[in-house]
Amino acid sequence: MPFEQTSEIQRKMYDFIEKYIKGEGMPPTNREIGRAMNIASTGHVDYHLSMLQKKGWISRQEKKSRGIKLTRPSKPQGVPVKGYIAAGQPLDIFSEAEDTIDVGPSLLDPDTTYALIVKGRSMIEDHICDGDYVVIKPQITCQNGDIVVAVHMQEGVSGSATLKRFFQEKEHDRVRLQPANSELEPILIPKSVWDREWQVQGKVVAIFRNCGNAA
Amino acid sequence: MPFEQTSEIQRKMYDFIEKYIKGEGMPPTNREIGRAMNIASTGHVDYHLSMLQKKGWISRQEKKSRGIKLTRPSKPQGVPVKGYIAAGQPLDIFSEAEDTIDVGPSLLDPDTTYALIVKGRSMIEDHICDGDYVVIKPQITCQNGDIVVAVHMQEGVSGSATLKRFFQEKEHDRVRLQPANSELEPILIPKSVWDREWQVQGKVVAIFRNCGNAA
DNA sequence: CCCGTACTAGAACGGCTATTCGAGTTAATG
DNA sequence: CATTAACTCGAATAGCCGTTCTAGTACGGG
Repeated sequence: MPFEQTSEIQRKMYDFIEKYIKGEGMPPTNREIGRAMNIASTGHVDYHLSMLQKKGWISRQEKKSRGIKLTRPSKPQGVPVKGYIAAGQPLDIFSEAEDTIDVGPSLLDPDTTYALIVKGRSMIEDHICDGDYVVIKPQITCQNGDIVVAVHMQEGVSGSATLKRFFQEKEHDRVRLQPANSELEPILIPKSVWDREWQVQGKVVAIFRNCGNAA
Repeated sequence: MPFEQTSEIQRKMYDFIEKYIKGEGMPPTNREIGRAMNIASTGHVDYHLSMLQKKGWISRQEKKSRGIKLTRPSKPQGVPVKGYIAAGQPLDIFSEAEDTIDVGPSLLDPDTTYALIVKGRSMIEDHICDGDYVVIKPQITCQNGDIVVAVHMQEGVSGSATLKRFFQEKEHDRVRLQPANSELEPILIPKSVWDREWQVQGKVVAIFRNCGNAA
């Protein structure tokens, strides 16, 4: 195995630590690790922990009992729900935060990621429904086909935002904001106007739908 | 102060423990608590911890270093992903857990709630896609129209599960498991067979879709 | 004044913890 | 074969940890 230098046992050890923290609410002691992994010697555990530390998987606080921290915490964080996003006509830009939802570990940057509540059915054919939460990762660039939050800046006004698929149509020198609803027409914006008046605020990285919890 | 019997210092101690856990990722030791609160004696700390425990604020694991847990954790919990659920043909019953996803605070009972990964497109018209996570709240009863996990028990075999809308058709004395895909036929089960061979395992309370996080 | 409750200090104990050291194994490389 | 890297064990050490014990202070009621 001449490429990545983290052995099987170290990976398993990391997994155990991760699970232990999740289950017990605190990191395990070296001895507990050894017991769980059938390692007879505490020095042995220390050795592998040093390796994990050197490779950057964990950090340790010297001499402190249970002094292990995961450097890539998989802990998912809540993201704030910033308001509503129009999937139909551009809606007034989202109002203030009112709640948070929790998203999976695949979504990073809990500091900047946020969520919006979808209004309307214009993305229905992409199976994004009225009332769904869309999780937005802020970015100003995007690729063709991405589902994005597009903001229309109008003179001085704070702007209005809409949820659409983004397509750059070079042959027509324009941007197409495409709803996923055959009853609706795309928004076509000449490139010159786009640069002045529009901006991509972020792209959709996840969708969350609450189906009701009532008995 | 003749009403609630938790003294100032104990309240402060609880706050410190809460903050310490938040900051350090593990509970503090008794001595660390003492240092932080200007308490000279470890026995003294132990005394107040016993009080907190007796009053139900914390729980402790005997003799275990940092063995303090908050009994009213404010943190929302993740739910385990138990495997795959067929939205088309009934699939072998879900395999073992492999991951967890985190869901919003609106979903309670993190102990019993779990998630499944949808396979197939039979619920596509309800905007549940292949690869979506469905969050399941276990319950054996459900109402007409609920989207449920229906398990088919066959002699001795562990069973197979499928995701469908549930309808009790009294006029035909049968149960209809209705896919949300006009190309597919419902599963019709006479009431007598239903009771013997089928069981509702839970209903869908939320849906989560990961749209990819790539740049 | 006595008594109970709440709190504080200090010391001591046995067990647990992290860390280090010396020594050994295995497998791959040159 | 010698060397190296990765891994394993057992033992030892110094210090940390939870817990318990004795002793004390302050306060409020009876």
